[in-house]
Order: sequence, then C-alpha cells, then structure tokens
Amino acid sequence: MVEVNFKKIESKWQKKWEEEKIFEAKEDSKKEKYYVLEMFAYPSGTGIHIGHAFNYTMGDISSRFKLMQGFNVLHPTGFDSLGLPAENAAIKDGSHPEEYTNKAIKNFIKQQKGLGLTYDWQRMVNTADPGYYKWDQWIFLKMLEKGLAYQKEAVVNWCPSCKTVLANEQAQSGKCERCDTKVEIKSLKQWFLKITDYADELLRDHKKLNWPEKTIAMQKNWIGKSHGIEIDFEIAPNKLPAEGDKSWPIFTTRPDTLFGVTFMVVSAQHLRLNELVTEEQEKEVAKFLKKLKSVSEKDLGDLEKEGVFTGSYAINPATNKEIPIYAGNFVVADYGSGMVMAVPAHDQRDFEFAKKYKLEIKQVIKGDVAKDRAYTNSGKLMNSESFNGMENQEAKEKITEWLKEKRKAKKVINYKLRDWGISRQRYWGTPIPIVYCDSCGVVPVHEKDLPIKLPKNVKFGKGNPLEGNEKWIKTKCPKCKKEARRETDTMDTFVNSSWYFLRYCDPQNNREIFDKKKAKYWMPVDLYIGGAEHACMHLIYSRFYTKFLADLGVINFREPAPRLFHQGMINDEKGEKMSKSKGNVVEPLETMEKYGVDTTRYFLISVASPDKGFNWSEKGIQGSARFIKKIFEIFENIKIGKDTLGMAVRINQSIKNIGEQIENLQFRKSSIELRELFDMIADEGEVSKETLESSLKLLNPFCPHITEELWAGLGNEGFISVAEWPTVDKSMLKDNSTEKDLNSKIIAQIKPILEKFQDKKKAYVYVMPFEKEKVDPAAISEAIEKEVEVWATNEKEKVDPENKAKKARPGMPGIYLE
RNA sequence: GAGGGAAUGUCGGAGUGGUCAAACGAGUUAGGUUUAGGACCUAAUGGCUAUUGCCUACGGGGGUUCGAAUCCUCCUUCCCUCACCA
Repeated sequence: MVEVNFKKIESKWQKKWEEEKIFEAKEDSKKEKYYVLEMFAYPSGTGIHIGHAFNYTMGDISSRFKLMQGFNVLHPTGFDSLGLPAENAAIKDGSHPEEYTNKAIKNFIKQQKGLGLTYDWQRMVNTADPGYYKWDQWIFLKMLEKGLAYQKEAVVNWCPSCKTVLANEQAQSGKCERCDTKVEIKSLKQWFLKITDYADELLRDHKKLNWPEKTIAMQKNWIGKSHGIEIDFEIAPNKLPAEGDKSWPIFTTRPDTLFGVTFMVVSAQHLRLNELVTEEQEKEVAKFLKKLKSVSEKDLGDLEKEGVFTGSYAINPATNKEIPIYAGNFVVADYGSGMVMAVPAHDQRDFEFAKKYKLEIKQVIKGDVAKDRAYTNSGKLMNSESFNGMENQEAKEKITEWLKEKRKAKKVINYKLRDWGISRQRYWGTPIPIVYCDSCGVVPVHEKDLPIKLPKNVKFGKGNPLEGNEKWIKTKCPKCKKEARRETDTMDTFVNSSWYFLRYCDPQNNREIFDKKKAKYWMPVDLYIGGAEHACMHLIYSRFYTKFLADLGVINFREPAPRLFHQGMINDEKGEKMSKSKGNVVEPLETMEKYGVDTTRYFLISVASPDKGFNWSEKGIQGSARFIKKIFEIFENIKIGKDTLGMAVRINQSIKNIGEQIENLQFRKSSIELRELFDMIADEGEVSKETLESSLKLLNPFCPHITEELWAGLGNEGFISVAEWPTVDKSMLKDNSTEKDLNSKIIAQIKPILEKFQDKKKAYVYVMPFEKEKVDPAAISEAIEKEVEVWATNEKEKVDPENKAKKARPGMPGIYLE
C-alpha cells in the first residue's frame, strides 16, 4: 500500500514554481504568444467557491498545455475590487471597504496559489488601486472628448430612508432590500456612455467571433435591432395646453395598420408627459401616476394594462381623424419616442387596453378578430381607402411611400440597447473626473491631474459618503481656478472590467494606459473562460470599450476575445444551487485539504462536460482519489523496459487524442483517456521509460503536483510543467491500419446491403476528401460486380448533384445504391 | 410573448448516419483478501436462454435512407436568458 503525503508534495512544488518563476510571461517576438484568461473575480469575503475553482482549473489546463507546446503563454489574474458588497460590509460592521477588500484579496491569492494555478503574479491587477482606475478616468475623458460621454436626466430607484439609489435587484417588490422602506422613483442627472453608437458594429462583428451560439443570440436579442418607420402624429391644436409640441414622432414596424389606429398611448414614465395633460385631466392623471409609483419595475411584466386619458388628441395622418391620447403603464418610456400608435384590432396589448377603456376597435386587415384576441397575422387590407385589397406586406411599403410624400414619415432603425448609465451614487467605485463650476459649468479634470483618488476618511451610514465629504468635494475649477465642486457620483463597476484584459499586458505602466507594442503582442485574448451570466453586460461592454480604444488608435484590433467558453454551473448533490443560506456550499479548500489539490482538479473536469456543469458528488470525488492513488501504485510497481506493440499504439493514440481534446476544451474526454491509458500501463506491468514519461506529461496539465513528483522520481531534472509536450508517432496510430484497408472495408459494408437489394445497378461511395485517392473503384467494382462511383465529401458540404450525398467519416464511408 | 438548450441503464453522463448503443465514473450484488470495517482485486448488473444466441431499448408520433439515438417534421416535458421594445 502506497501512502502519499499530498500536502507535502503540493507545497513543495508550488514553492519551487514560484522560486523559479517559470510562469512569468515576457514579451518575445520570436515566440508565438497564447493569452489564456479566466474572468477575474470580485474578491468577496467568503473566498473562492467551487465554481471559481472549476473556472480557474479549465484556464489552467489550457495554459499549461500551451506552455508545454512551446507557446509564450500569458495567464494573468486580478481582482474586480470595487463594488457594492465591500461598501455594504463597511456600513454593517464599520470596517473600511479598502480593508475589507484587501483582506479578501489576500485570502483569494492564498487559495488560488493553493490550486497550483500558473498565474503570473507579477501582472496582478487590482481595480481599486488608483494606479488602475486612473485609466478608467482617462478613458472617460477621452469619451467625453469624442462626444461619447454625456449627461442626462434619468430615473432611479430611490430609498428615502437610506438616502441612496438602489439597483433593480435591490428594489424587488418595491421595497428597499435593507430597510424595507417603500422605494420611490426619482429623476437624477447622470452620466451615460454612448454604446448605441456602436450598436451596429457590435451586431455585425458577431460573425467574427467563435463564441457559443447562445451567447451571440442573447447579445443580438439584447441589442434588439428592428427596422421600421417613424410617423409624425400632429397633436390637435385646439385642445393642447400652451407649451406643448405640435407633433410627436411614433416608431412602428406596422405602417400597414395605420388606418386602424384609433388612439395613442404615451408612457406614464415619459419625461414630457405633462405637456400632453390638459387642465381638466390633471387630477385624474396625477392619481394614476401615484398608483403606479408603488409598483416596482420588476413586477411591471405581470401587470394589467392600465391607463388614463390625458385630455389631448392626436391626428391620424391617414384618416385625419382626431384620436385620444392616453397615458399607459405598458409603454416603455425610452424605446422609440415613448409613445405608440394603438391598433387594437391587430395588436394584443392595444386590444386589451381598448376593451378596458371601451375604445374603438377598427379592423383593417382581413382575418378573425375574436372576442378576446386581436388578429396579428398577415392578410389583405380593408377599411383603408385606396389600399383596400392589398396584401399587408406590400401595404407596409406602399403606405410608407405615401407618408413619405406627405413628409410625414421616414424609415428608421431602432435598438433595444440603451446608452449605458454609469453614474452610481456610491463610495466604492471610480470617481468621475468632473468638476462643477458656477461660472464654467461642467468641466472635465485635466489629464495630468489624474487619478482623482477616493478620499480615505469617509463616514458610512445614510447616503453617498462622498456627498458628506466637503473637504474632498471642494476644489478649484480646472478652467477658471475659482472654487468649484467635484462630481460625487462614481462609475459603475462594469467600467473597471471592460478593459482589464488590456492592462495585464502592461500592468505597472504609469505614463500611459499600456504600452501599445506590448498590447499588440499579447492581444487579443486567445481563450476567454467565464460564466454565461455575463453575456449581456460585461461581454458587451468590453467589446464596446475595445472598439472605442481601437478608434482612439491605442490598439489595432476591434474584438477583445475572439474565442469564448462558458463553464457550467456546479450544484449540490441534490441538484440545487449552492448558497450560504442553504448551507450546501462545497468549499474547495476543504476538498483540497481532504483529497488533495490534484484530485480536486481532476474530479472537477472529469465528472461532466465543462460547458454543462454538474451536481457535486462526494462519492465521485472519492473515485477520483482512487485514480490518483492508483497512479502512485503503478509507479511503485512498474518495470521499466520495453513497450508491447499495443502499448505503443495506445500511448500514441492518447497523445493525439488528449492534445486535440485540450485544444477543444473536452477535458472530460481526456480524463477518460487518461484512466484508460494508466489502466493499460498497470495491466502491462512493463513499459518503456519514454511511455511512462509521456503519460506523465499528458497528465501534467490536469494534475501538476503529483506529476512533478513522479517526474522527479523517474530521475528527471527540471520541471515537467515546462517539459516539451510529447509528439505523436503517426505510424503507430490505430487509424492507419484501418486506412490501409479502406477498400476491403467498403466492400465488406456494401456486400450485405447488396444481398438485400440485388436489383441495384450502381453503388455510390462517399469518403472523406483525403481518403479519395486511397479508394480503388475498379477493385470494389470487381468485388461486388456492380458499377461503382466514388465521391469525396465531408459533413459540411454535400457534393452529390442529385442531392443524394451521404455523410462520410474518416474510415467510415457512406454508401448509396441505385 | 421572443430567443437558446436539453430528454440515453439505478444515477451522473459518452456516442451525433454504418465499425459499436451504454464508453468512463458512481451505485448495487456475489466471490477473493482482511480479526472486523475500510481499501483493494475479480465477476455480474434491460429481458429470455445452460451456451452460441435471440429479443427489447436512446421522451412520443410521423418521415427521409439500403441503414437513424444521430437528419427532417410535429408533439410532450424540463432548464436557461430577455421580456408590455410597438
């Protein structure tokens, strides 16, 4: 029985790796680079959880593999330190967010090092470091310069008791998460980044990305491009309050239903709503708005459609009829113009609204308008004057043309994507480098005065701690040098994570955001690994930032990470989400303590496909522990000598397979391949030293510590971690033997089919393109006594002109009889 | 409502036109080893049969094909994301 002291082995090799600095990356233009990145973490006080370990292990395996293959690998890490939890902890127990964060980071680093990760610690980045967020501020100033950062009024969830703005998820069910006070909607002046300027390119460049389909679909949805037209609706003058506008543009994708517009609905949240409200209706509208306030944004979806008459009328440009304008709870204020033309006969929402308020329902497309449903399909027009009888698809065009002639409409493209509001009324974020001056107005801070550091002495309690800090707020105007006040809002933390991958290229640089040459060498990220939950936030923002920085000329590429991989979720044994409150959290530290780091790593990647996730299994990890132990036993008992032919084939097959599998992140398959390989070695009893060393190398990316130990045990100097990845002896591969015999294989396959179909005269044989010359049609034809035609095909293109092509695989032809 | 994904033994899951369903792990049962337990080794683990074998099975129906878990189509169930986007 072999007794192994994993703890000792692990710390021994971790120490050596660190001493010899074998994972530090240096720019070297002669070597091909490979940049592996896992999404950096928010350093929470609870340390790394099993999902982190899963994520890091995958990146680490890829990184180690590439390193052994001879690439110049960059595998950095850092901390997304700014953010709410640190601030909340500060409010709760009086510690400073910086203290909290630094303590958490220390703990994280210890745990990450414990996992044996190949991070280059020289390049660590911490977003709470002024040396980092200085460049957040710099990018902001550049955006301001280019007109991509601007201020506007926007509504926020406001807790009157905490005197603070709440994120949507903190304001669920309309109450403040912390103090249970009713949340109010408040309008504040806030900073926005014009991501919408890049909406089209963000959409277009999806085709450049090797990303999961799902993520691309989610982003497409999120950006939500839709083509339609904008129609001007005049507001009836006689009933309008004095200051109102004369017309209001409306976005629609259904101009064909214009004759069926019988009323209008403006968003109840619209900032210009009061321009439409007449004196008589003021009270009614106010009553309605008050009622709405008590509903949080989250519940809006399930809400019954409700509204109130504003007192104003619009003129339908097609019929010239006056139609009432309602304020409604179901219209989105900042999509389109915040007002919709309602076609109750052909839109379900308008239909419900019309039923409720007894408004006219005018059918303009032939079809069944039922008692409880609008008719939303296509059909021929009716009740539409000269357009009657036209197919509605055609009418869309024709009515648009007709309106265009009257200068009442234009074609427009609308996006669901909004500009990115980055103002947060919070302390623990990047200060926005803006000064308010009584004489000069809104003035940006000079670049040379960056960074604007967060003040250390602040009081936490109610409201934004920066607002109460007069000493910090008071400053000189950069323009006129008179007394002025700082912006007290800080930036959304997603700003920090939108470009951190660039900073890793040159993390210490104090003169510029990073050295252009270094960024050019390392970027873009070759493999980016992280959770799917970032599909619509971080992954869009960082694409936006990359495109902006490219336009600024500091980088020469427009996509940060052409290849993206999402790891799955790990749940508890019952399949439930792990959470502290449920008490079902699996601590990676405990597991590593109990079974060893390499066992933990091996188990994580062996139990399921990495993109699928799995349920934790204590029995399962014990199985992995047995495997690791078995390897030590093999090395204890193995005789070093010669390989059998079978062994030689096996090891070469494994080298080939595992290389391909790591490349494609199919780690689970590798774990199986490794089991089979070591099982065979154990059965053989005697193998060559070369085979033994190769199998250790194959195992090394997964289990780096024990392989170092066993590598040294075989009498090797130096680290296996930087040893060369074994090469495949192609003559020893299994496939070769089958390839040689492709002809007889085809014959063997056709024969039984022909027995069933003796009347067929001709056989089509489909093989992979590279196999075509190995096939001898004459020989096959002779053997089966039929005419034979051979086609090259592969799974993507079907080559048969008669569309009868069948798929072929290497060594497995497709056959078609005629 | 829109979009995406999934359904295979007792369980987790491989397999994505033929070689070949159930690899690999876990569980269970029997035997060996052991003072006992654990660990380890061997075998069995859809049905029938003493065995060669035969049959049944990849959520359900239909289809394409000489051949379908795999491709197409409809349906059912489940998961995820966004969601009153005009």
